Amino acid sequence: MATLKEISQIVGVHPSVISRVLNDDQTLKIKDSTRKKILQTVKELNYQPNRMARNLKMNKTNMLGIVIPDIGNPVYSDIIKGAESEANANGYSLLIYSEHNKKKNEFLKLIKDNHVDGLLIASHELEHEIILELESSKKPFVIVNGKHSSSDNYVVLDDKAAGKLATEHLIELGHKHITHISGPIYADSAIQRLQGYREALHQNNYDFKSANVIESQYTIDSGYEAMKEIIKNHTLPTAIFAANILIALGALKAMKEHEIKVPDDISIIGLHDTYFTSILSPSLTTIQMPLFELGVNSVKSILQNIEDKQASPGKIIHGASLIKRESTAEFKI
Amino acid sequence: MATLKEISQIVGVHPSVISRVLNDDQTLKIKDSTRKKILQTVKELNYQPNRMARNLKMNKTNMLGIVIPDIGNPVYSDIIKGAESEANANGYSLLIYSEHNKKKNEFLKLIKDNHVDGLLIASHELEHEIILELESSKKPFVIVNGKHSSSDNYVVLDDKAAGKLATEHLIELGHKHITHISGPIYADSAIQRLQGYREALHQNNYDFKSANVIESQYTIDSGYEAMKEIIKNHTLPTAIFAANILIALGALKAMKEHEIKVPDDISIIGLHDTYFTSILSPSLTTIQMPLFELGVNSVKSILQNIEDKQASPGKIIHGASLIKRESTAEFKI
DNA sequence: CTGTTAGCGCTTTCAT
DNA sequence: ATGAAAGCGCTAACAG
Repeated sequence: MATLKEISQIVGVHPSVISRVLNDDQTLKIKDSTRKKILQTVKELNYQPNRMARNLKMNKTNMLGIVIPDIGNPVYSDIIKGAESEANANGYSLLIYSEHNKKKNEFLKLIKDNHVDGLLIASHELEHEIILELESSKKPFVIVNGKHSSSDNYVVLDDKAAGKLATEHLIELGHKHITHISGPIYADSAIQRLQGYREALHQNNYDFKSANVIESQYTIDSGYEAMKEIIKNHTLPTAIFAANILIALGALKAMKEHEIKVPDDISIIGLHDTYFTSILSPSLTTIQMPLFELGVNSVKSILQNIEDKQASPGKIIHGASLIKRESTAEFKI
Repeated sequence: MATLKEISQIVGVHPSVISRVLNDDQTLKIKDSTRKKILQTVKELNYQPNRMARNLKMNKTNMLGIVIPDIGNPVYSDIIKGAESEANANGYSLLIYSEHNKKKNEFLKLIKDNHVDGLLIASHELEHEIILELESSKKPFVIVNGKHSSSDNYVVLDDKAAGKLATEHLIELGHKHITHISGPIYADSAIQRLQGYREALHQNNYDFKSANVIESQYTIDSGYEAMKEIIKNHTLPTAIFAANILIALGALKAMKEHEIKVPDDISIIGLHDTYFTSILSPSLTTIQMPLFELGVNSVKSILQNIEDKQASPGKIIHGASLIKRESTAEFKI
């Protein structure tokens, strides 16, 4: 790989001049002929500035990190796509840090050793001390898809509206007994979705019964267990609102095992739409969330923070929408 | 962030000594008392070596890149998990470069500007000149899940065995008319899988008919179109072998639209197993491939290359296995 | 047992 | 219109 020094020897000009030409230094006055010669040799030698040197000098890596629980989860891949697209558009690359299989909170190293210029954190289990450590690090961070009492740097979806929309859909179909399989209650998104469920019930003069809420993790296995519990312990509801796509899949699996027919015996709506929801049989009615935009906006927030040196306030990305498919149907006696 | 210099001032010793202590320099002779004092202050100040400085000095980033077509594709997320796990185990982090939405061949920049120490390339469309550029860069690379005539640096699955296994399964079930929806024929994996299909037919005294092979891309949409074509133009086969999970999903979608019942009207087996195959209705019979191991071994290859400065020869990761589910059934007249 | 020195490749301020 | 010099934080060879 060619270095500035080598180029400078060929062109017969000082390295610093080349640097200034390449970085479009406006204050630089230079003969058009030398500029041309420089540009030409740069092209000929296929020169690429050494990123490591530049990083050290500028104290900046032009990398953002995103911490996610599991890269296999389609929810995160959509967020990542948005984040990456916005990052790239601004000259940054995105380092994906999947917590799957890693020591807890190890991601802090990304910040401490200057691996990244800023961090998007889409992890559920954020402890208070971690927030403090992040804040003391002086590097920008933003909590994606969740809130935390100790920080105002967040970008979230309108989970409450989504929960309400899902529940209203089931109510409109005439369902009376609607069970919600919620996410883990330590996750803000789960709380908001549950809240939306409650609001929809309330506005339609339904009684809220805590027995109709089963807590689950955002995983297939946990959704499966939750649904089995519902089947075992309760009179079967006529409709299910699953707080997340993986929970919905797990619930479907349990229903299948117990030969419960969807939507004849029970309707189900899932939160988050993904590429295979329309291929399931029956196809799954979902609430589509603007995950890509969530990623985009999270990066926008953090870049603003990096440039202006001040955190932008919490943002909510609106835009939950119902995608009606086969898994929900009118309630018939 | 504390620097070596700061620590050295506190301890009252030269920066380089601290460096040597932290890097476990065996040739270093030092008083236990000073070593202790150093270690203690390092811990107290929560010192982390500055990665950018180290990178520049060592001419090494301890990052590997992996180039994939699309991060949303579950096939790649399994490969990534394996690659990341092996990379982390060796002190490397993995930069995921998803080509989705990027300019073609732009990933070469990762190598040229020293962003990564080596590159795993799991992209289908690798042109000859790109291989040449990669080779001239002198940085290690390995082609993952594909071969290329101009390079021996590859790690692949046993796609031929997988194609054979899938086809044999359908033959054993008594199917006579088995159509293969193949991957793009410029991809080595597609060629191998087709080859396996042919071998299985041949060994069972079936005639191979090229009309029974429909070429497709490794995408849902393309699988969908391929299946529609099969439905429209041909007498319907009794069994389908889809060269990839996404193709299988697309085919299922087309069948659903045309109210073709699986497995009553037609059996289907897909290649690659993923988290939702068992939840589909009917659940999908698949060939499970060792994608995680593919990732692991690709990283092993490249690390060996980085350390020994010489490429390890092409590797095949064996271990395709049949997962029998509901989508394939005995052929009945 | 510890200090000195040089330098990785780049950017930026100041001097000419 | 261009050159010189300093320095980012670290490591490694060599000196004492």
